[in-house]
Amino acid sequence: MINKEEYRLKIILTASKIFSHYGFKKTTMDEISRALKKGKSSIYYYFGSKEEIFEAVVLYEANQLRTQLRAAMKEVDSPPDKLRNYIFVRMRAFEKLSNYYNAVFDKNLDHYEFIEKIRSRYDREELAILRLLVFIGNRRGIFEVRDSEYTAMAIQTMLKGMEVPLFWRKREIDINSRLNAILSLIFDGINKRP
Amino acid sequence: MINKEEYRLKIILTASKIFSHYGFKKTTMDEISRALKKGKSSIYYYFGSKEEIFEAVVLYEANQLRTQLRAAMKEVDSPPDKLRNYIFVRMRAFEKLSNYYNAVFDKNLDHYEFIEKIRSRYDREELAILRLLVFIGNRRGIFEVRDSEYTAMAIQTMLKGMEVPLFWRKREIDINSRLNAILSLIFDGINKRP
DNA sequence: ATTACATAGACCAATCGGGTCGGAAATTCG
DNA sequence: CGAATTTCCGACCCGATTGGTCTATGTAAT
Repeated sequence: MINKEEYRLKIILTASKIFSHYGFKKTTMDEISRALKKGKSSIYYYFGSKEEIFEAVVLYEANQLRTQLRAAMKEVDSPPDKLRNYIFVRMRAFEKLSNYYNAVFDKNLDHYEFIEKIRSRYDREELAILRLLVFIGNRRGIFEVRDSEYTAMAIQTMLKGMEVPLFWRKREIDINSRLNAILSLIFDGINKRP
Repeated sequence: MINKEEYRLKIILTASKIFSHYGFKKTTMDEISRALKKGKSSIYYYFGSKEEIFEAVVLYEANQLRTQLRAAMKEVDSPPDKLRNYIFVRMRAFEKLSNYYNAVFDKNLDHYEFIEKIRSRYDREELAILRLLVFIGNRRGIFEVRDSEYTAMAIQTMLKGMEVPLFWRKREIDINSRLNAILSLIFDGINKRP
């Protein structure tokens, strides 16, 4: 509480829980302030609006995801393993984020751009990771692709494709099986064939 | 849809899902009707109010619970086992119901009586079951209690006591350990000592 | 055609909820 | 200590939301 920034984080952490449970719209500022044991107007001292809090929460979660991804990739060495881990963690984490997305898309398409704004930054980052991965795998003779850039983009497209049903339908089918299917597809199409 | 009663059930089932997720207050009639793919006003043809739906849902869940309890008790024969199963199932089921309770107590104590009204009916029923259980155990020489009635009431009080933290704090500590503690307490206080 | 059932769109009144404002505490500084 | 600054909040505003109504329309049965 000493530091203003610290308290912002506390708000983010608290709001995150409520948002992930009730979604953006159904979460009230009153609830957040109640959970913080502060007056509602006090929160406006730290954040300009409810949306600003939401944005900070999503940003925070995204950073968390990045950290997890880095760790998961460091865990293994070979490019295929790295890719596998990457996709796994990414999908798992997205289950959580999907709550927020769900909330935003709750009959309120207005916020689409706002989410997209946050995402585009991470899309670029992700693309770089994938590109490097493919490139290295290629150089090591494990993969065999003509253009790392476009292959990375293709993989990313697939990944994005996997997200969609996550926030339209709730766990329609087992995620694992989809995951493995995607993985085997990527690898079978990417692995050097003897 | 042929039968009016059937459609009421469909509404109950649908509303149940939404209520259990968002709670009473945060669930809107619009949502329910949207989930049913019907106009909002159509629902009022089957139910008089949102509260009436909620009441029906809670009633329905309570009946489900009763069925589960019967089954669990039929599973075993000895009174201690029956009691153990009874408490186990009851607590487990209450985790689900707690959502509703949570919702109602959400800074809106007005509805307390309404919930209590539904519960009192089941309280009496529960008491009868417990009384019989204690009585039989007693007669078989497994338990040793003076008054079945009051012992049953005491057990029921304990059970109620276990519910409270369920909807004040979310799973504050592991439920199982509390459960076992309660069970061992009841038995050690009730079992015939040699 | 008439009746009874079933549905929904438009509408209403009340409440809700995000956000503001002025000022009170609390804390820091001089 | 007092003044300045930071932090907090009760009360209020006002547009949006929402539970609920009313009337009109469709439709199946008699």
